[in-house]
Amino acid sequence: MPHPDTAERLLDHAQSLIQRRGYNAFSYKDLATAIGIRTASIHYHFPSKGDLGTALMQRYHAQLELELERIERTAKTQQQRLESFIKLYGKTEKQHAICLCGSLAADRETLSQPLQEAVDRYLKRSQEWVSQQIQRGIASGEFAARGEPRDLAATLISGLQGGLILARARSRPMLQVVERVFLQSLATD
Amino acid sequence: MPHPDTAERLLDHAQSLIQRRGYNAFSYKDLATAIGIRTASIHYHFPSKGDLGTALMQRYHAQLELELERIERTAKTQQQRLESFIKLYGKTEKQHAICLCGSLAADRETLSQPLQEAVDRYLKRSQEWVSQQIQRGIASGEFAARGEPRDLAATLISGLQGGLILARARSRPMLQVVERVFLQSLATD
DNA sequence: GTCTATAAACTGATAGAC
DNA sequence: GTCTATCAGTTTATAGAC
Repeated sequence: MPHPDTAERLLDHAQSLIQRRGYNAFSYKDLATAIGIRTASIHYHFPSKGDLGTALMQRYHAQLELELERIERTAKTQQQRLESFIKLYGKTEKQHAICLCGSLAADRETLSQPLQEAVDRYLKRSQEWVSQQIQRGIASGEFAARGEPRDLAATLISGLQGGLILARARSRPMLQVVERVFLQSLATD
Repeated sequence: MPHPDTAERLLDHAQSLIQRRGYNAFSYKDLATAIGIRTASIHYHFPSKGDLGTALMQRYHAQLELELERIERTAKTQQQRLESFIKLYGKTEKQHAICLCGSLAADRETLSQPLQEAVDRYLKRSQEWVSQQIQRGIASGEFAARGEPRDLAATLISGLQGGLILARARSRPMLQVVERVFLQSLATD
């Protein structure tokens, strides 16, 4: 079998298009052409575009949870965990893409309610995970407590989302810079 | 006269729609309905959608330059200047919108070349201005030199752009948080 | 400057055959 | 699961009258 099942391939292409062009700049026709079926066939897998978007965010979030588990399992220090988290965004930067979530969040008012909520949950979860890692680092003395962990976490997520947007517009890597500045603000000196 | 000229009104509505819904989610029909003319009439003012977008970025950038001049004229300390700069984004946050530039940058691959370049110039200019304020603050001893001014500036712009996206998705203010964390990283302690 | 009229292409979506 | 056929609505855009 040269290909995974059609639904997965549709999600793959849809995700790539949204991360490069935005939610309202891809169509069923784009997907149909890309994988070699007709637009009507896509409706068998995803009755509406909103359904496709929701399925996409569900998959994206599930992948995040797997990565977070892996990071908690493999990284030893809290700093390593944050670095591993930031590396997740690094893949996207190399593809000259932005976060699926950031792209959808930018077009927020055009999304169906369930899709909006899926985006919100992803960002909330990301922030809470980062916040927890910072808390632990402060508790163990690895990090300095220069602010509320949840505020620092929100600032990091913002920096990463915005960093991907800037990196592509300015044609130069941003995540390394964001990482350095952020970790410095946690350093014990 | 109850209204400014039609071209300006078209730009006003287009900007609002792009900042709330994204570049590919507004149409000439939306604008026509909003200001009470026909779609064909819009082409008199802006032959193509790309032309409208470019004119919009030109106006947006010109407004930025005016604001930067005002800030340099009125704010005394470098910290006050940075705070005033961040306040420019605060207006957008209150409207539950994102930066025009950030919205366009998110849909980057669908933009005409001139429009892409206009977006890039705006972000570059913003970063360079912030970088210069940080440099001055370091030179005068107002700020601690904990990193390259251009990196710190890029991090702030990223945080602001991403902060607007997060604020809307999470339904809570982000810019105040981003400001606090950022200024702390410049503090002399 | 704005209108009517019109165009060609695209949009997400449905019905029903295979 | 995928197809053909078809839909109604939308999109950006042009020609030419007023």
